[in-house]
Amino acid sequence: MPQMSTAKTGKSTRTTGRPTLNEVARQAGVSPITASRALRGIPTVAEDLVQKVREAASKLGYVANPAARALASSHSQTIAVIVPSLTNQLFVETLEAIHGVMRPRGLEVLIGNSHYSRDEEEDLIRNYLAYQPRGMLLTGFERTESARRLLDSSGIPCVYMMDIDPGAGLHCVGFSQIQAGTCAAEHLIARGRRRLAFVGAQLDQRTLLRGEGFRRVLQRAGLYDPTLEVLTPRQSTVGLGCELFARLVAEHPDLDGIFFGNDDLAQGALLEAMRLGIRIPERMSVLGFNDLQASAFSVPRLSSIRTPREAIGRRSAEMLLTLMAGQTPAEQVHDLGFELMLREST
Amino acid sequence: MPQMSTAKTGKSTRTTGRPTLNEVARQAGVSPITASRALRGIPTVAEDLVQKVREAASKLGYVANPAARALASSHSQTIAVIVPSLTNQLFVETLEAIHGVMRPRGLEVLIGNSHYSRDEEEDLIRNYLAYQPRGMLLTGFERTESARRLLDSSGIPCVYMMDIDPGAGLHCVGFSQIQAGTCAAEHLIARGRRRLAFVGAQLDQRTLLRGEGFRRVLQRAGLYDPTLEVLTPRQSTVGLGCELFARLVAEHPDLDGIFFGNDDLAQGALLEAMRLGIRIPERMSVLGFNDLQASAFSVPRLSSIRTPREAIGRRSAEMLLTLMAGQTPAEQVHDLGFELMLREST
DNA sequence: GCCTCCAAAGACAGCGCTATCCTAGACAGC
DNA sequence: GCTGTCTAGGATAGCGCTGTCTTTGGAGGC
Repeated sequence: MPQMSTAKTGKSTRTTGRPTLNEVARQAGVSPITASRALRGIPTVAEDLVQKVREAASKLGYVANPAARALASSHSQTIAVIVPSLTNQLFVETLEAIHGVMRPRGLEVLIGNSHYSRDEEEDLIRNYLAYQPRGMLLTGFERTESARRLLDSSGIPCVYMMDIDPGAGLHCVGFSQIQAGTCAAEHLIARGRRRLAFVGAQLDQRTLLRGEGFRRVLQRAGLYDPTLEVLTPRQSTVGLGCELFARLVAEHPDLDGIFFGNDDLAQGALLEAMRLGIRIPERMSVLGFNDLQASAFSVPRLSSIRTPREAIGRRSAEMLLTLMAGQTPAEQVHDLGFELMLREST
Repeated sequence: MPQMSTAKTGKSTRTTGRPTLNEVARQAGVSPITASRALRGIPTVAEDLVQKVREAASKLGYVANPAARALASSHSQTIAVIVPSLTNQLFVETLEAIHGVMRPRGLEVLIGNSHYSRDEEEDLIRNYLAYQPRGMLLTGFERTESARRLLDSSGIPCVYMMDIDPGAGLHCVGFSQIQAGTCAAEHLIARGRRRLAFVGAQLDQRTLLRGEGFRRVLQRAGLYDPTLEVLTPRQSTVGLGCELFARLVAEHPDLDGIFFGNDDLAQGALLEAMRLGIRIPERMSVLGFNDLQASAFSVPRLSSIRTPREAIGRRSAEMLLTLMAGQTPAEQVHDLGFELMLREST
C-alpha cells in the first residue's frame, strides 16, 4: 500500500494533474480530436460543438500542453528573437513591438541576447532551433558560417532586422546604416564643421557601417583624419561617452564636431562638455544616433538620427508572419529610413 | 506515386528530419535508454559507454527535442521570470544575472514583461505554467488572487524578487522598500532640508512602499505635507522628470528637497533645473533611486540609493535552484540591503 | 559449487497532443 | 433507387523522449 501513488490501481501515474484534452472532450461529449480541432479554430467543426468544447475547456481551466502539441505537430507556437543587447534601449523597444504583433496571435516569443558575440549567437541559434520555432528574427547580417548553415538547413523562416542589404537575398527590415553615417557627416559639414570625429563603441557591424558611411563623405570632402576615428569594444554607456569626449578634446583641441554611434555616448559627451566648460554647439557640434528617449531633454538638447526601431520590430514581425503562412511578402527588403532630429547640439 | 512523401513506403512520415536519440543510440551501439541516461549524466552508465554516446551525439549533431523531453518527464528545462518592465534598466541587469546562473545549467529562461499590470501578470503566469517550468521568479508580492492560486496549486517553486516580507512565508530576495524610503527621508532631513517632496511614477507597489517609508519619517518629524507627494501612473522617464520638476518648483517655491522614485526622473529634474537656473544642491537637494549607470555622470552628479539588482538576480536564481533540487535554502528571506551613494546633488 | 545480492543495461509503456486515414450520413444527379 | 461526391466527425497511430519495471551477469558469501 504505501508505495502506491494513485489510490485505485496501485500503478503509479505520470500524469501532471492538469486537465487534458481528453477530459475536455468527455465533458463536451465529443471525441478528443474534435475538441482539438474546435479549440484550434479548424473550420470543419460545427458551430454548436465548438461552443460546447469552449465551455468545457474554460470550465475545467484547460490550457493546452505546448510540449505535447509541439511533439505531435513537430513545431512549436514559438518564435525566437535574437538581439545583441538589452542594455541598449533600442532593442527593448523593438522587442516590445514584436511582442505586440506576436502575442495576440498566441505565439510565444523567446528572447535571446547575443551580447554582440557571434559565437554566443550561434549557440543561441542552435539551442532555439531545437525548440522548432515557427520563425526567427535576427539582428543584422553578421554571423558565423555555421550559424548561417544551421539556419539554412532548418528551413525555418527568418527575417533580419536593423540593416538592409538588397543583394543578400534575405528578408530584411531596417534602414541603410551606411546612409545614416553619410547623413550624419553631411549634416555636420553643412553646419560648417571641418574637424570631424566619429566615436563608436561595442564594435558591432552596424556601428562600423555607419562609421564607414561617415568616413566616405569626409574623404570625398577632403576632411578625413583617421586619428579622429575612435572605436572601442567597450559597452556603449553615458560614462564611456564622458571619458571619450574628454580624451578627444584634450588630444584634438581643434575638433569642432563629433558623431557618436549611440545616443548614450553623446549624452555623456554633453555632460562632460558642461563640466569642462566647452560650449555646445558654439565651439563644437555633437550629433547622436538612435534618438533615445532622454536625448530630447539633455542640455543642450541633443541632435540625433532617429531610428524607427518600433516600426522595425512591428514590420519584421509582420513579414515573418507572412513567411510563416507560406506566402511571399510584398517586398523582400523593407527600408524604413531614418530621420535627422535637429535640436540644439548641432 | 505523386502523393507519396517518402520514397520507400508510400506512407507519409511526420518526423522532423533532425537526428533522434534512437539514431544516436544505434550509432553508439547501445539502447536508446542508455543513450538518454548517458547524455543526461545519470551515473549508472559505464564511463566508456558515456563516451561512445557523446561521440555519436556530436557526430550526428544531436540536440535533444525539448518538447519530447518535457512531455515524457512532465517538466521542461525552463524557468520563467516575470518582470514589470524592460524599459527600466534595473530589470535588464537583474535578468542578465539570472541568465548567468541558469544558462550554464542548461536551463532556458522565459522572460515575461507584465508592464506593471496585475492582469497581464496573471495571463503570463497562466501561460507559462502550461510550459511546466521547473521554477518561477516573480517580482514583488502584489498580484491577483487568482494568480496566487494558480501558483499555489501548481506546486512549482517560486522566488520573489526585489522586496522582502518576513511575514509572508514566501521565499524572497531583495531589500526593504520601506526602509529605503526611510533612509531617503532621513538623509534629506540630515542635510537640513525641511520642505520635502516625493515623486513616484508607474505607481508600482514598491514605489508606493518607498513613498510610505518616506512619509512616515516626515510625519514623525512634523514635516509631512501631502501636497508635496506626486504620484502618477505614467511611465518613469527623463522627460517626465523634467515635467514634474518644473511643475513642482512652480507650485511650491519653498521646496528644498525631492526624493525621486527612480533615477531617470531625478536625471530629468537635474536637467530641467539647469534650464530653469535652479542651483542644485544649493537651493534644493535631489535624491534619486536605484543608482542607474548614468547617474554618476549627471551635472551635478546625482546622489542616489543604489539597489543590488545584479545580486538580487543572482541570489534569487540560486535560491530557486536550491528549491528546485528539493532542498531548503539557508534562509527564506534574503535581505541584500541598499546603499546610499552620496554625490553632489544633495 | 550454489545461492544471494547488486549494479548496469534494456524492454516496455505512455506523456498529451495532432496528422492522417477512415466512416457514416447527406445530398445531388442520372 | 442507385451511384458518386462531399463533409463532419471519429479511430488510429505515432511525435521523441523518459519513468518504471525487468533482466542480465558477475561478485561475494557460505
